[in-house]
Amino acid sequence: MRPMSDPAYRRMDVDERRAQLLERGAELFTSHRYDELSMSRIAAEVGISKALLYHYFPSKQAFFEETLSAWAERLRERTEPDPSLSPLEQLTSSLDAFLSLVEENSVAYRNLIQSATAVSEIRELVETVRHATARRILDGLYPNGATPKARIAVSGWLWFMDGACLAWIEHRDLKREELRDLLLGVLMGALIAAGSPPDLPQVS
Amino acid sequence: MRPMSDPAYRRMDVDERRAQLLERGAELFTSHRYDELSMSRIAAEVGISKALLYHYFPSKQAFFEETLSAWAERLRERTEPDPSLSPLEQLTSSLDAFLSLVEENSVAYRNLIQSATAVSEIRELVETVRHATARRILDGLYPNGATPKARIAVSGWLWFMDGACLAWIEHRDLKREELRDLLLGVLMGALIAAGSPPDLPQVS
DNA sequence: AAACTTGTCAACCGACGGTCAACAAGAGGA
DNA sequence: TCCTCTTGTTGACCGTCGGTTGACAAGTTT
Repeated sequence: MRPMSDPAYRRMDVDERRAQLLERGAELFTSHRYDELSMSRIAAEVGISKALLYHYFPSKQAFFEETLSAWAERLRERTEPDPSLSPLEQLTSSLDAFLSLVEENSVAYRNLIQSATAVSEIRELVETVRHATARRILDGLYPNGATPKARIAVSGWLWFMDGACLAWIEHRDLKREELRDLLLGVLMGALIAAGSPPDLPQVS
Repeated sequence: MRPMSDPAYRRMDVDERRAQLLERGAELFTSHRYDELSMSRIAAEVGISKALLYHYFPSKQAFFEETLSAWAERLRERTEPDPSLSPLEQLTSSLDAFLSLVEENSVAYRNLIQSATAVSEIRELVETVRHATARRILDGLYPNGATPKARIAVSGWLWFMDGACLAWIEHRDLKREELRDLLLGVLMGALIAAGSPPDLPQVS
């Protein structure tokens, strides 16, 4: 059937294979939406069988998450606030870091966000991140606790940010600093409208 | 096999059947998410075969859209602005109407929004609505044209509104008027932050 | 070279959205 | 009463999806 010198498949070390799958997976998931990629197609793209993919990862969702963990880690460390700064400065620099990351990887960002919002399992994950971010912001601005209005204002603002970022990378008719200032202004405006202006040095 | 007095199925008039499907479809789609409902299950729930469902509607998406068109129409007419009012008053009353509709049908609203973000076909539909709404608002506030920043501010604000509404109907710790004022304040804040405060009578 | 571990795959499963030829319910004419 | 014809209706099917399984084969050990 098959010449002996041409084995049916190439055997790889587990770690090596795993690394290969994660790397190719990251490429694929950042250039295509989650629901555009079937496990069969990913497997075919890598040159293995679908069953082998499932041997290394328990589900498509788990593969997606592991594939993105490096990316998520990069995001987390770049937006980690410097505790020596004031809350407002922390927010500004985190926001700046976030926006520049988005700007550098806009295609990947859009695909990730759309993948993330496109699948219900992933949506819960995003919801969790949003929740944690909201808490980080609220804790930073209101160490003594926030009102319900302020909470709604902040979580609404996070949606605003997603929408604005998507519009931004689509039209690209705004500089990053302008968008950052717009976002900051909106957050402040939202908190003022919520009747809970944060205790901050004046924003001139 | 089967007694003659017990026909295999009941034959219905086309319009009657269609109306039945739309009615039951509206019930199902407002009480479950889009991706939770398979066409087979809908058919079984109504008591017909899946093929018959496809005889009346060309696709699941089309069925979903037609099913919701009555709802969408209700929304449209209730938020139709009264042209005799000032732009700000138009916005206020439309917003009030929208929020009360959401309040009355909170489960349906949540399912719709979640369906909308969960399914790409539906997301495009919602995107279209958002776009149209943004244009309506921008045309009302800036008859002579709006800046890119103002456009981003408004479309971001629409995301804010959805996020805030979801948080609102989840926690219900805010009165509708409070949320309405918060939303209005945020919109104004966003437009001011965008450097394009609308030409309106002063908001005291 | 035989035994053993384990990386790998073809074949399969149930469920999905969607299609199609063919059956049968029921109205009209004889 | 029977026959016919229209058309509402269906069971069986397709390709693809995410996910599973039993068995083969590559590589290692003795």
